Amino acid sequence: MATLSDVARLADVTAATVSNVLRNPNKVRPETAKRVMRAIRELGYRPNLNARALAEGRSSTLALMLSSIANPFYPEFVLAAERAARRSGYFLMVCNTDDDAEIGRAYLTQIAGTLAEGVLVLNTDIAINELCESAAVGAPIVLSMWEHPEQLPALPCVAVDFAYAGTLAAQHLLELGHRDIGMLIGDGCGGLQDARAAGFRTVMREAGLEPDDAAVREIPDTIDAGFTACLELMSRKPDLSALFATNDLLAIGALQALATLGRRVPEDVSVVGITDIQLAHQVRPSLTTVAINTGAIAQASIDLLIRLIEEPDAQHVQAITAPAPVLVRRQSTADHVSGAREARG
Amino acid sequence: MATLSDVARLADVTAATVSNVLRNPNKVRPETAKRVMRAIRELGYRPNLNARALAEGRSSTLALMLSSIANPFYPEFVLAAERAARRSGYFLMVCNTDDDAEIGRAYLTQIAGTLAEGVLVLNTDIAINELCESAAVGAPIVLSMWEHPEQLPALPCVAVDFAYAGTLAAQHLLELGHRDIGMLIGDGCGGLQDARAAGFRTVMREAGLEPDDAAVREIPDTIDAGFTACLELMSRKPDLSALFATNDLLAIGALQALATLGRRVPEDVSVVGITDIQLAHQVRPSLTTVAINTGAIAQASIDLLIRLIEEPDAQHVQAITAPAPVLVRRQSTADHVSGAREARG
DNA sequence: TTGAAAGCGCTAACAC
DNA sequence: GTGTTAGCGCTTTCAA
Repeated sequence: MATLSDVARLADVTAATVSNVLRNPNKVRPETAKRVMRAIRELGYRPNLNARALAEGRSSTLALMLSSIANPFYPEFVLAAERAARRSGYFLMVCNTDDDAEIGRAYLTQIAGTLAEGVLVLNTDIAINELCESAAVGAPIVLSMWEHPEQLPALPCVAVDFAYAGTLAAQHLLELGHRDIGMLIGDGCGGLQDARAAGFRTVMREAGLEPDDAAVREIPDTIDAGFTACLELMSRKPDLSALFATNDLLAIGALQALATLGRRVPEDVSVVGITDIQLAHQVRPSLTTVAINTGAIAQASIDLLIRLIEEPDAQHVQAITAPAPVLVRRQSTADHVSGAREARG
Repeated sequence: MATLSDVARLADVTAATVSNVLRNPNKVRPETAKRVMRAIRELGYRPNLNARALAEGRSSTLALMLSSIANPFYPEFVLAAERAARRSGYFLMVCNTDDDAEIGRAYLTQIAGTLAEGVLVLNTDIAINELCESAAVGAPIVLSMWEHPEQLPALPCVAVDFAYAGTLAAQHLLELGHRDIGMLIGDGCGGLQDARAAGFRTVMREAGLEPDDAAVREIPDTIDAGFTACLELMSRKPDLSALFATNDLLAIGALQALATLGRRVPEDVSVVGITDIQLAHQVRPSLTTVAINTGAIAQASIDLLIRLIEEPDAQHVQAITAPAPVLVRRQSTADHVSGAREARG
């Protein structure tokens, strides 16, 4: 690879001038610039970004830590995050911790503050206080997709009002006349999605409906787990007329299970999820869900991180709350039609 | 961030010694090492990887260029690629070109040879000869998931025998007694998936079946496109007893469409895809498909790239062929049961 | 076993 | 406008 001084030599100028041609073109005579550009092209010169980072004291790189990109939720987030980063002139390194806290720690200590100027953390197994320590010694850290707006972490974060999402799901099912509702509660590596469940339960209680623990399953956050749990739940409680899942993956698994069981959706059973991943509108019946607007969250998270990096002295907000979730009604929910058990309606 | 010399000062040694403690521990007296380690801990020192890269002349980073991580095929590839890279001591930068050749070019010229020591390219819109030019001036490039083993590019590549995959799909459907078979041919940004289609057609012809152009759709490589195309195809050619898709996404879209149409799978219509993405076993009915072993391909690709980087003078193989694809039989295919049109069987 | 010194490729004052 | 110089944080001979 050709270097700056190679170019300088060929163009018969000094390295500083070449650097200026690239970064402060107005500071150099057009004639000279032209000569330099020709040399650059001739040699196929590319600025060494490592050297530049070292000299400038900034790498223009951000890191995004997540448990496993194989979870269908993440790709959409990553895409939006990378766009946001790119728009602001940053690269984005995606770091899969592979559901292994050790790998996460290794990434953190290796790249935070050296390769990356800041890191965005999506639910991982690493404890908050570890993250704080890292942020103190190295680069700023932003927690994204924080599930508990009422209980903020000691780190800047982008919080999502998942309790409200659960609320919307509950209201929707109640309005449709459902009373016997099963729950699938996801357990990602960030912990149980209990804010979503709590929001749901609150609305149910306000409607005078006590939650039936036998109709609740706490399971890993995957389609397969949703499938299995739904199969089992419906055989145990065949009277359920609706299912609430804290996550679209679980809901989609449930959809598959109901099809397997010959229960029609939404005629026999309604299903509602949370998140609105791409798959939600691609399955049939398409999934009614509460959209959190993943793209907006990703962008807000990146923007917050960049602000932390570029204005380290400013008094910063500790938490941003993402736009309120919104119910997206599709094909998987419908009015409850009275069956044998509830002939009176 | 503390630097090497900060540590050196605190431990009352010189920077070289600190460096040795970290990289050649045997070269330094245990006693000194202990003192240095304490200073490192005390200051929360982390080696600046940019500086190290500059000094060593190697960044230990690989780049992976793909069109959009939102395509459900990629996450599995990325996960395996990152694991392989990590095992060999490399970081992996994932670069979404967002289906935009300009962004791809920008990434390539910016990071190849400077931030990244090599780049793995998955079907993008960038022309091969552009890639060659880049490889000539900068870092090695490996093409992964190459679809045409019989016609190799001027770049090292990992080829997948997709024609054979098509062959397997055709044989499977023929053995089940299917004769009227529709085709959904995907058109990713790397171009039409015609090797897969060609393999399929060859087997059909050998069986004396001439392909019916009216039963073929060339469409974008998405679930939605597969859905729409299948809807339209089945209304135009209701006698089709099976569908072959060059890609699982299309096949899954077709599955949804058939459900919508009230056509049972596999009783009325069989469906077979290619790739075996995760979703293939998560949908119901689960998808019969030809598995290409994405993980193995990703790993082989990374390994080849690393070999190219670390042994630049060696005489290198220009192409690796991935393990042969394998039929994975699931629920979406079954014997053809004679209908009205083919009462004789 | 440790230190001194040069250099990786670039940027940014500052001087000419 | 352009060149000179120093320095970013690290590794790596080579001496001591």
